[in-house]
Formats: sequence, structure tokens, C-alpha cells
Amino acid sequence: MATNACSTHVTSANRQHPVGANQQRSLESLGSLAVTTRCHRSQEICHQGQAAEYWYRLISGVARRCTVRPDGRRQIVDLLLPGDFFGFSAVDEYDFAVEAVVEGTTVASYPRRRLETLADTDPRLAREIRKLTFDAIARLQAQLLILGRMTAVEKVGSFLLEMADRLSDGHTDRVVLPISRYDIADYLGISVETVSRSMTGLKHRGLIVLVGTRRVRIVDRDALEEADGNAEIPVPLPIHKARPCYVS
Amino acid sequence: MATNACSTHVTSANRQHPVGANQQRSLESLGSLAVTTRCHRSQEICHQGQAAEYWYRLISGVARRCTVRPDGRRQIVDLLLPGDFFGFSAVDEYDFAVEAVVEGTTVASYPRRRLETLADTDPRLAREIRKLTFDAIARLQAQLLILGRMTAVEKVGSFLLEMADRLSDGHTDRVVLPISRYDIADYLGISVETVSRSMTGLKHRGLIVLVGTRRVRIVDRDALEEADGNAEIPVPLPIHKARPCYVS
DNA sequence: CGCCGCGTTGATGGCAGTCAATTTCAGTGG
DNA sequence: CCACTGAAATTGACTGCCATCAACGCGGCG
Repeated sequence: MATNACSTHVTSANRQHPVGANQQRSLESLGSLAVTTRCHRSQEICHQGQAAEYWYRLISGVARRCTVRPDGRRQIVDLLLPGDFFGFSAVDEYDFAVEAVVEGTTVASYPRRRLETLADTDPRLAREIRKLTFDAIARLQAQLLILGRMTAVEKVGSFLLEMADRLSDGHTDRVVLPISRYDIADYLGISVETVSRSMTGLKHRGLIVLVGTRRVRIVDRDALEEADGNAEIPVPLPIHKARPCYVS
Repeated sequence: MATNACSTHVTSANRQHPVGANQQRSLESLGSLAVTTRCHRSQEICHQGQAAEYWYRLISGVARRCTVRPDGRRQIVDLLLPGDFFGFSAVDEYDFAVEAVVEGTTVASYPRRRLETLADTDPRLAREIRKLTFDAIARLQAQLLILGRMTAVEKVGSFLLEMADRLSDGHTDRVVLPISRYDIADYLGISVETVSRSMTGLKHRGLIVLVGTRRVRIVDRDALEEADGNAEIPVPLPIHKARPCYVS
């Protein structure tokens, strides 16, 4: 399966991912032909340009889907958390590389062709695959909205909210950031220093509370949603400046 | 079907879209239950938050999928060209609004539930839908790569190349931009003035030739790909500055 | 202890957003 | 055909955010 796997063993890739409510259907269909792999930190799960022979599902840990731009800068296109599917491609090759972020990240890999053949006769599986694809689209769109924001503080604020939503283990106001400042920077398209400054800025304005470097408590969701950087420390009133909405 | 359609008529939505090579399979299956709609400029094809009861395919013209951010700014997340599918959503509601860009844009709409039921027994159709979904993912990823670029000139350059690829009618060095400068600005996340300045900058550096405002001829593809803004007018040699590639 | 990766803070310059003015263009009606 | 009109596009001046370079504190580990 994947490139340089460490410990690979065939198993029923069931019942260990902590998130997601509707995973029941897929597991009973897919579990039998899954191969689970355990990965080291920064180990590549699949190469960019490699033949796309597998679809993957993240079981535990964190992974990043990224590419290196011609100017040498790395860009993280997608952040994979437990339950997320990846490895889809419109062409025969993977369009991005996927790397494990934390030590011991485990992924389940499914032979693409066999899965597609199975889906031909199993409508339930086909719908499941469609749904997982739509989830991937939703992730990409959320990421697009973040990248489209203007100031760095807005991006960091949106990122924190997205992480709070995706990692919600019941209460959605406490997050343990799954990636480093450097990864956040490459995920948001800003520099590491700016990530750091934005975080401390949000802290000083009382919108978040930092416990160590990874643990974040969200104090003011609404203000975080539209934190526009030039807001004063005591936000007085919400400013809505509508724009003339150009057409064509 | 869609919100305030102008001229709607049931028809075989076949044989009129100019692009795409592999549309044969889908048409024979989908054509029968498609409803074709003709739209005015800036007319909404589907609302954000509306019940997602249809999947759409752009037949002719151009459409934009966009949202309005809390700060009043519009963001275009996807540009629909003839042959493109849209209207997918992971939830029951459309996550973005879609508007026709040019007068007379026509879309074919397919009842989602009926299509899914059909796909349950028609593996060919199911695979077709999967492929179209993957194409949508590819569009979003390309857009992510553009938004992730640093300088405005890089974004505009990548945009021109993307348009040249997607609108290629044989030779890929001439493009007729399908949208206005304002739309380009909201698509790239930069201001209109910066779009204009970037275009004239690329023109003066000899990378493109402008004929009017919409017609563009691409002179130097490679330089356009990695135009990093601070490059001198006569680009002397390609500079590759690798970065220490931080992990986790 | 020294090294290295990670995170933060400071100083500085450049790119781009904003406001403003002007020109070009397309569409309309006389 | 041409004047008129409004939108689209361009250009200029100015300000501010952020990338960059640099330095420093911190924790883990050989």
C-alpha cells in the first residue's frame, strides 16, 4: 500500500475513531478489505504524482495534505482529522502529498478499484462514498473562506473556530490545537510570526484564553468570527458596513 | 425548480455545451429528466440556505458561486463554466448562492432525490456523478492554490493560466476572460485596483498581451506561473530559494 | 551541558487596500 | 449618427498591515 509504511497489519478498521456519528453504515461494508497502517511523524502516506490506487480514511492522529509551490513555500491544502476520507482525485495520480503530523497516526487504506466495483452493486456503499466526498468538499470550502479573509487576525480566528467545530468533544469552547504554529502558518497562508502575533493579540483582547501553546479556550465566539484586526480592545458596537455589491 | 426562472422548458439537455470530452455517458442517462433554464445577468440560480433539492449543470454562459462575509465583502468560491456541475452539499441546504454572470446563461437542473435513486441501480450513472464531484474538488483545490499565493501578481497570473486551461478551445494561449475585473477581484481576494495594476504590470513586463479588456494572449507561460511580483522586467535567471521545510 | 526545534517579540521595508480622480466603454434614446 | 449616461477600468497618492530579518526564552534530548 502506501510508500514506506512502518507497521502494517490487516484488520477490521472499525470502532476506534472518536468523531463522526454516521460512520455505522460505512464500517460494515468497508471494514473487511481495509489495511491499517501506523505512521511516524512527518511520514508520507501518499506521494504527489503517485498512482492513486487507494482511498484512505484517517483512524487516529492528524495528517496534512500539502504541496510545495515553485517558490519553495509549502502550502497545506487540507487538514485530516479522525474520520476524514482522502485520496480522491479526478485523475489517476494523487494531486497532493499527505503526511502524518503526529507520531502514531493510523490510516485505513482501501483499494480504489475494488471499492468502486463493490459500490457498483451496493447502493448503500455508493451513497456513503458520495457523502464522504461531499464532506471533503465542505472542508475545502471552509478552507477557501478562511483564505479569502483579509487580515491575519481574521484568518486565525476563523481557524480556531473551525478547529473547535471539527474537534468538538461535547463542549465547543475548548480546543487542543492539533498542529504547530508552523503548520498553522502554511495552512492559513501567513507567516509563523504573524500567527503568533495574532494569537497573542486575540488573547490580549480577551477573545481567547491560552493555556500553554496548544490549549485554547474560546471566550467570545461572535467577536472571533468577525474580528477585523483594527477593532479596539474594548469592542464598542458591531459595525456593519455594506458594500454596493457590484454585478458582473 | 430554481427560484425566479425566466424561461423554463423541459427538454433533452443534450448536445449544446461546447466543452468536455467525456460527457457522452452522462447525457444519455440524465438528459431525460433535466429541466433547462435560461437566466438573466446576476439572476440567482439557487439561494444560500435554500433546500438543496436539485443538482445543476451549466449548459452555456458563466455562473459564480459566492457568499457574503460578515464584513460585507463578497467572496466568489467557484467559477462555473459550461459542463461544470454544482449544487452538491454535505447538508440539506445549499451552502452558497449561485448567480448567472452573463445574460442568457442556461443551466440544466436535475431532481437530486430522483437522480440518487436512479444511481442506486445504474452503476454507470453513479460513477459519472462521482467523477463530476471529483472535478468539483479539483476546481476548489486549484482555487485554494491560487488564494494561497503571496503577491497579487502571482494570483492574477495563476488565474489567467487557469482560465486558459479551462476555456481552451484548441490553442491555450488566448483567453477571453469570462468575468469582469470586479468578479476577478472577489474571486482572488484582492481589490479591483490591484487586479488592474497587476494586469498592466504583466503587460508591461511582456508576459501577456491585452486586447481590449477581456481578450488576453499569454506570451510567457512559465514566467507567468511563478511571477513573484518583485521580479525585474527582464527576468535574468530563475531563482530557487528552498526553505528549511519545517515539520510538525 | 550544548544543541535543536518551537514559540514569541522587536524593528523595518514593501506590497496592497483605500480613497479619489479620470478615462474608456457599452448601452440607450433622441 | 451622435449625444448622453452610467458602469467598468485605469491610474495616482497615501496609509497600514504583514513578510522578513533578527534576537531571545523555553523544553526535550543525546
